[in-house]
Amino acid sequence: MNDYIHIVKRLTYHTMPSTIKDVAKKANVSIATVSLVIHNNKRISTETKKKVQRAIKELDYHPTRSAMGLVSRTSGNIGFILTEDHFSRSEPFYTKIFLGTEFQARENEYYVLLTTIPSNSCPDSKIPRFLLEKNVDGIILAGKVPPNFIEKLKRFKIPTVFVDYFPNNGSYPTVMVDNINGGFQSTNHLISCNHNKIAFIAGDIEHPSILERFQGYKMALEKAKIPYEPDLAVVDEPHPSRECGYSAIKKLLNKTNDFTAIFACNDAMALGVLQYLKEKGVSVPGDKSLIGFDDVESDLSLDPPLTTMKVPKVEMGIEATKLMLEILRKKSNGLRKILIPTELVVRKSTCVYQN
Amino acid sequence: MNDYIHIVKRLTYHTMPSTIKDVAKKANVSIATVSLVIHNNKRISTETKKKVQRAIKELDYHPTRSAMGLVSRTSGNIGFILTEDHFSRSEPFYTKIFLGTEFQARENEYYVLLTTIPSNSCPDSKIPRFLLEKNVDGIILAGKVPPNFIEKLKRFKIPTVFVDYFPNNGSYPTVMVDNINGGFQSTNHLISCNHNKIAFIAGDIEHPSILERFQGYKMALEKAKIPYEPDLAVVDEPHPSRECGYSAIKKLLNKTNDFTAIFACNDAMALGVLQYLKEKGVSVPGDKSLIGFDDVESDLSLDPPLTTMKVPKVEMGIEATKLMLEILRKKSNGLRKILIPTELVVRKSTCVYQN
DNA sequence: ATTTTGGAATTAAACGTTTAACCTAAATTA
DNA sequence: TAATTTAGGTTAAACGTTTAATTCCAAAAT
Repeated sequence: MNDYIHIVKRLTYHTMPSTIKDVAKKANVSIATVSLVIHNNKRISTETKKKVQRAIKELDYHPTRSAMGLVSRTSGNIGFILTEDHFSRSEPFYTKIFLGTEFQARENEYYVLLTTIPSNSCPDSKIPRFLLEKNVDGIILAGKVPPNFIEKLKRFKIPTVFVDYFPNNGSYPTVMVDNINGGFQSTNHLISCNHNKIAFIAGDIEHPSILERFQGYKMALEKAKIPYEPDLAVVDEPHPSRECGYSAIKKLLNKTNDFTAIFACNDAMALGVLQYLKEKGVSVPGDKSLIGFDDVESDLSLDPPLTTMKVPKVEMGIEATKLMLEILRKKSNGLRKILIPTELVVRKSTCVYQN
Repeated sequence: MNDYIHIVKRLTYHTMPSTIKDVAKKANVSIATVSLVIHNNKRISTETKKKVQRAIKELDYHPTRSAMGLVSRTSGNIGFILTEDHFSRSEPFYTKIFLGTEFQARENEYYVLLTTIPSNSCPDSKIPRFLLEKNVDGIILAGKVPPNFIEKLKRFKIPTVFVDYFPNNGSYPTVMVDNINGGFQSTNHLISCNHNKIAFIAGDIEHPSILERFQGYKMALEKAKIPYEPDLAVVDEPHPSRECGYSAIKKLLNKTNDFTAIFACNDAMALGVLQYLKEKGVSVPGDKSLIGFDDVESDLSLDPPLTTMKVPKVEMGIEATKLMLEILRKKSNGLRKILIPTELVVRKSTCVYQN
């Protein structure tokens, strides 16, 4: 009978994941010592350290997250929050950002918990569960979030980083696309291809990012001493979508044909532009050069493949997480705004203008 | 002095997140009672229940995840694992599956932790940290994973669900695409468009999913009493990629032009096919109808937009998670294989054949 | 010879829950 | 009436860590 119990115990012992107690017993030290070794506290002599480390290895011991979390009041997680409609409307974009944070976090022993919140600032907007349960050490807010949500967040006093958006009251650690320079470079590319009648097409011109691209466009013109012609800028479309791109170029062509290149404020609009031009038998880049902005999935499978300004989405996630890590590790308060440079990707929709 | 302390205490009290003790004190019951109320144990009278619930609300109390986790030995998390190169090569595909699991998990009060593992079955492949730290209650394996990794996983005795792949030894809860039926339906669509000379183009024909689509193709032919012509099936390309699609159709056309429709085993290959046909001035769908498989991002921006069999990726993630929840909630052992039906999406690359 | 110092490890409390075991008084049963 | 059950709680241990406070002991300083 005693033997039986003994065997059962041994089996259990070998099969169950081991705890710090097991290690302590095996190494003939207290559990405190084991803990100190794990966090390589210098108060431990080299030989006990060795002893403990051997026991840890032999038992294949790993501290349990909940136990660590309970006493150290950290979760080892970072929360990633975006609104429902950013998620559904611009899924590929924000997914890439998410993947960036995910990657960088994992590299640094953190996991990322994703959640969405309602977009309309309804007053009953729930606080994400991971915050209430103290299951994240910091949060990254991606894209525009309702101001009242940000307000509610304050009472949690939790490290917060914004990416691709930031509230205009208060100052926060932030990662943004360098849209101005991106717009500048896009336009410059066209100018360097000998174009000097360049149209600009945008939707939702109120949106900071779009406005900045517009600004970059004007700056490039100015620098090249090309007069800015308001007639060549169609900025009254409601959304930066394919459909609006289609109707924008339609409007433009009905007014004037006196331009040789088009800068669409994003790829979606460029797609619409391309479609209309094709329908009208206007050759791209033969008759009109076309450049987009974002570099989304489908740019390569277009005919012609779209020249565009690549927005390094994954990079943005990575940078946001770096900022977060800085704060979590108390290296700094992270209070700065990082501008991620865009990158010109020349494909087949732009070419040198021969006049 | 006492007053001062009193004030400090009150402030602290109001500012710190409250614990179960605070609730107990406020409601004049033991903490056990509070816990029982939370899990609405029937041994608690309606009035104490009310009392406690009021206190909970007033203090805005929420149980702390780590504490719950420590004692209940659950984490409230589900692990999502895929190999590094699935992640980089087929990112949009697996990302969608991930988003599906994420969504379904969140709906059910779980969070998903994502991680990748090396693809080559290198013997030193690390066990993901979330497993060692007991930070997940179950894991979902997406796409092909190294057999030796699966072997290593066994000792954790953790609920496991496979999605878009399953090992052929042993039986597991699994979610797969119904590729056979998908291949059948694709081919059928072409047949119902009056085609009876239908080419099949594939890469990596050893891959179970591809093979099944091929099988579906043959079944449809057989059912329609169209003889299967091996010459019309190009299945020796190494990868189901755009480049291989290009070279496959090239090879085929050098052999024969006696077909009016093409079933490409996936959209990537269809893209290559389309590109080659365009270059050769073959009209799609005028001269050749073309159908793909997967329904990826770019299908819509193609010219013509690609008719394809949609693989409901998000659905797959959702189903995998449902299976997982079933197991975690001990409703069943989840031991079954779920086949997700594909869905025909007719766009512009196929049309009725007039002979 | 006595006190100090410092190195190395231990003790024990604490983190915030859950839950088995227990208690008490009232209600039911024999 | 006495014994038993039931309803409605409470007590206390346990989960697996971290860490402040403490102890112990030998070496150094007085």
